[in-house]
Amino acid sequence: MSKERHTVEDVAREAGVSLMTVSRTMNGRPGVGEETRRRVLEIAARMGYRPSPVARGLASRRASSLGIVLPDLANPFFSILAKAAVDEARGRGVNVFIINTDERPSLERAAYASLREERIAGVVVAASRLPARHLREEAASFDWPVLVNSLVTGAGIANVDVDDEAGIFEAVSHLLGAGRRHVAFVAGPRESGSARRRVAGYKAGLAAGGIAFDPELLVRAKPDIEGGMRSVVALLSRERRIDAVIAHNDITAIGVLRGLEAAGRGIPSDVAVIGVDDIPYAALVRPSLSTVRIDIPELGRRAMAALLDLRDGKVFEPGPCLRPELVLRESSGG
Amino acid sequence: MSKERHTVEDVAREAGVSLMTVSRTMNGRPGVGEETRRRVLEIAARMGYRPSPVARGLASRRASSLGIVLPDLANPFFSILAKAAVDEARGRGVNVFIINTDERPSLERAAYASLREERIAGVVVAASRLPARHLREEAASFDWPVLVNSLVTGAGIANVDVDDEAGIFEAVSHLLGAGRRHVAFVAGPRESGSARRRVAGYKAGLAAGGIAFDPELLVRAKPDIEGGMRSVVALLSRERRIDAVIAHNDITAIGVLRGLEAAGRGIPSDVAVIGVDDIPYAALVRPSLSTVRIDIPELGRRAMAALLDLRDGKVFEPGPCLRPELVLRESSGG
DNA sequence: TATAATCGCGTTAGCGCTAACGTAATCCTC
DNA sequence: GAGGATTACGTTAGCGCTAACGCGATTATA
Repeated sequence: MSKERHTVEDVAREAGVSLMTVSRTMNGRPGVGEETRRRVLEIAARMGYRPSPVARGLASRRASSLGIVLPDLANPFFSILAKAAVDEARGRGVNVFIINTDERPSLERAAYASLREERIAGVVVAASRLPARHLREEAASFDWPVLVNSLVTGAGIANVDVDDEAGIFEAVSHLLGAGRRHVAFVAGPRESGSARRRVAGYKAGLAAGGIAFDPELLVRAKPDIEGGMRSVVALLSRERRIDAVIAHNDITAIGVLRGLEAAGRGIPSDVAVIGVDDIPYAALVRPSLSTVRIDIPELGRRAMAALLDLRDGKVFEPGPCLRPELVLRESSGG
Repeated sequence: MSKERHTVEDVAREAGVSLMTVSRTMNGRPGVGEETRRRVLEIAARMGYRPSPVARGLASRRASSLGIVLPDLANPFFSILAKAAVDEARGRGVNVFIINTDERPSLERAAYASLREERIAGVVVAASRLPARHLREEAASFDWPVLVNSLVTGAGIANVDVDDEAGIFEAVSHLLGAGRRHVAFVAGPRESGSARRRVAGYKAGLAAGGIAFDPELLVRAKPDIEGGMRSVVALLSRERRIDAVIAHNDITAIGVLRGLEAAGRGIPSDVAVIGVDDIPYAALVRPSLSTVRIDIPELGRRAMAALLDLRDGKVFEPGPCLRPELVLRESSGG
């Protein structure tokens, strides 16, 4: 009605009930009769009353907002993930703090500290860059931790995962089936769960194809375009016969594409390249990038849905891993 | 020291002063002697005391966090902008709520309501999609509104802008100079300040080149890849002789690229294409995209710096517009 | 029918901090 | 050297909400 902000007290007075009855009603908690509840709700709506999340956070020691922590907002994978997650939360009336850690473990820890100070009780942690021990510790400091693509599990931790290993396995198998014999792998950060699983898939794929794993063909790179470019230099200095590269993700793979071009290698004639994620730009770069497709919005939605369910006291059922899918484009000679 | 969370009271007791002296000290407010201040600070640090932003927000009616509102987090322009802005804020110890409005005015208004409920006093609004009247109203509801690329100005509003008009003017001039005669323009959302200024630059460029503005060659599109693709269909149905297209931004331009390919037009042989922003993928698509380059991180930093300065009581000096720069690549036949 | 359990609500006491005002001491100023 | 201004604190009263407990009335349980 008026422009003023109302408080519980206003509503209580208007409805002729106590503060707690209004509080209980607004929070959907038991202890209010059906008719009273309806009346309070109606009056609150009419007055335009909206509970103050700040006061609520202080009194209950628990903020209504949630958090999402991710390593690189400039990577479309994460920005699309975040967008989907935030949309899911908004659908349920919840605000989300997005925190970008810039791939730096120290900033990731600062992020958790900061979320705790804000009394945020639930977080989605996408692709943590923290060692398992530390991540488990940090996760335990929240009421509802949801870890996306992490190896850290445990009681009280919800995990939402992609079957990374299967995805890379398929990519390797495809390349070997197409006659490639020197398949290199540009791995992601050592502490990343996805990175580990993808490496495992790489090794498994090689083994299944009867090719011995050669440590010289495995390099680690910062997961961005720059890192991908640099990794090519490292790889070619070790083994000139490389005829295929699988990268940790698409932006790294795009860097690999550029690095190979700079080195004068033809794609896919000399070297095939496959990425992971299928960010929108994978289909648009030259040559178009073959990739292990992940349904990014679905992943974001699932993670946030898990978090919201936990918050609402529902039990979390892990559900099946998201299955990635090999998408063949020019870069693999598909 | 201990794992417990301390409160002002603990620190006050330890330092033998009152609550307010601690409060004033922690907020850097006057009214505390030099020596007392030092001692309180030292004790607080030793105890690991960190003021609760929630309690502070409630008591002072003003949250310590800030907000940034943007239309599409999946557009690299905005995710890079947000990343830079958030980095700038983190450097000064401030958390930021990122809110994605999905290009929908209704969600944008909901975003402001939500920020107000959280008692957030300062916002960076990037590329608002609200009509001027509404945006001005919303901006006025915050203590420190910073508008990026908006036409809305006024007392108490800080503006951080790109010289969009000059950028597009240069692009048009280049195309006309290269002999193109039917330069179309794919404009952004009607309410966007950038969109209007870019259209103005387009018309000015045509005029300067002695070409009459043809309304048939101006279409509006949702500023994403999909929108860009669709706009090509609309344009070609109106005027088959089009030999150049300038798009509102790079992702739209990338859509235009695909749309033209689908229509069997050669780029740049038949049609030249120029975008705006120079997102990282502009250089990587096929053909590589000519664009009006904007220093996105700088824009984000400036906006957040302006906001932080306002918050700290400094006066805001607009400073010069960010100058965009024409970057010629394959798509314009450069 | 006595007893307990439940329901529907109210009262009280904070959550951790700051705004606003109070006060005693010191400092000018003419 | 009286009166006003200034400095350096302290005290009080909330901010708007919820946890925890209280209490009478109704409904199961034995």
